Amino acid sequence: MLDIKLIRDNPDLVRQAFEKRGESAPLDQIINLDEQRRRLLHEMETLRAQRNEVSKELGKIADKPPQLIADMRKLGERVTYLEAEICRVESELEDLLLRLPNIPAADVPVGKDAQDNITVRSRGEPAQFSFTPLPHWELGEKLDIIDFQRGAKLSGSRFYVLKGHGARLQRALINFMLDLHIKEHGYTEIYPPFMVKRECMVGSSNLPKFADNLYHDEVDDFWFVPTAEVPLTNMHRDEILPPGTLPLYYVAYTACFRREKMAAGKDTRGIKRGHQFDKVELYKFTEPENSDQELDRLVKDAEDVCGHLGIPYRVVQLCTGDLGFAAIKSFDIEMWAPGCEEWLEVSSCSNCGDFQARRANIRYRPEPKAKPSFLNTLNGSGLALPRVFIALLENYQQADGTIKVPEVLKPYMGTEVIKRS
RNA sequence: GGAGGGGUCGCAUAGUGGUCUAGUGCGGGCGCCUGCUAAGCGCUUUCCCUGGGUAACUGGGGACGAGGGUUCGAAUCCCUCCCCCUCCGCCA
Repeated sequence: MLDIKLIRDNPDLVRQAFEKRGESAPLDQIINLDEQRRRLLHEMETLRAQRNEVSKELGKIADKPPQLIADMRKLGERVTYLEAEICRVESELEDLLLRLPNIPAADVPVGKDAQDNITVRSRGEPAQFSFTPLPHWELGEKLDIIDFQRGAKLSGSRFYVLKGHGARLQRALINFMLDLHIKEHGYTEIYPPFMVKRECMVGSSNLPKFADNLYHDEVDDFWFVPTAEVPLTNMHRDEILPPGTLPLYYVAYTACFRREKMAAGKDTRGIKRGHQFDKVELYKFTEPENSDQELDRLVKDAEDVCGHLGIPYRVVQLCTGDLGFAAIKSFDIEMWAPGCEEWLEVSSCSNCGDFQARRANIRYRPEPKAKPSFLNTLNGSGLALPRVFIALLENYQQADGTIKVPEVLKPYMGTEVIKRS
């Protein structure tokens, strides 16, 4: 959420920022509601002050003047009316504010869509094959480690079952990534709930705007997490962190659930895009002045997974038009998959500034005695499992159809080669 | 799911309609005293909204788990919900 004071004082600055994103926003309506709100508030508070004073006097007198009580009753009615009006105006205002995206950082390249994103670096050479590399869905079926038919039998399209070495590989990747971030990058491991309350979704900015993408339990109003970013953001909701607490680095594994109302036919083959997938998520709470450099380090931490696995990848900076709703600046990491011949997005690392902190009311105290202020939040996949799974199968496939296990995964896999058992 | 108990300032507690501007103790901060330490003494201790001021600051309103209600006036009375504890039931 943006600071209403920023909109009030610099509407043009905000308008220009949204233009860079290719979005427009009802700023005039917002400013108008904000004025209404403050006008009503002023009247109500004046009346309340008056009532407080009179009530105090009444408390001291034994014989209450009936006329005065009648006056106060009338005043009370006006206050009740104003309260209702303020409540109405505020909820209208809040609903509009919650739907405004964040303002891109000044150094984000301006662009229209993904075409205008900028590749900032590439690492690793694409493997050379003496044969035609197969896509992972063929490898998975041949090796009997991915079962698409039974996935569909159990849960419908966009679900699959991992079996034998496939299931083991999934678990190996999760453990490897968690261990790497805990031991080498200084993150604290968190195991959060996979279902959260509505206000958590508002805090992370998945609600109200993106309700369509979420699974929701109507009976108890539980929301299934589309990413561990949601529970991690809300770890410190409504808290004031004492001086010296920041920065906080969290890493969490969760399953992720997304409705994905994609056009039929797109990304339907294989395990690239499902309704349920696994992800290891990196999350940081930082002081505002450090968040930019913390983003760079976050990207490096995520890249490190690619490096250890020995899979070629590139880092892409998103342009203003492709930036996510809450982000002020983002980098994607894409792994090369030689079978399906595609750059696969395995991570998206974002600095959200104080956007989520405002929504979730997460503050910190810079110094003892200092006033609390909003901290900055950053998130990034470290990494998303299915895509890494794909890249790994496709990059490490051998002429005989087996998969070589990368060095770092051997202790987790208990085997050097994935083959049909 | 059932029965009972509870949720008040960082922590612990008091407060059953106006004297609460939420008290007291502990912890924290500042000062005094002291050869030093301890003890003692004094002062101080939240957050949000809104107005005034460059600012230190200051006027007003609000917050006692959350939301409603009764009342001139609610921590206190009424209703709904949430969370925690104890016991019972059920269960991986």
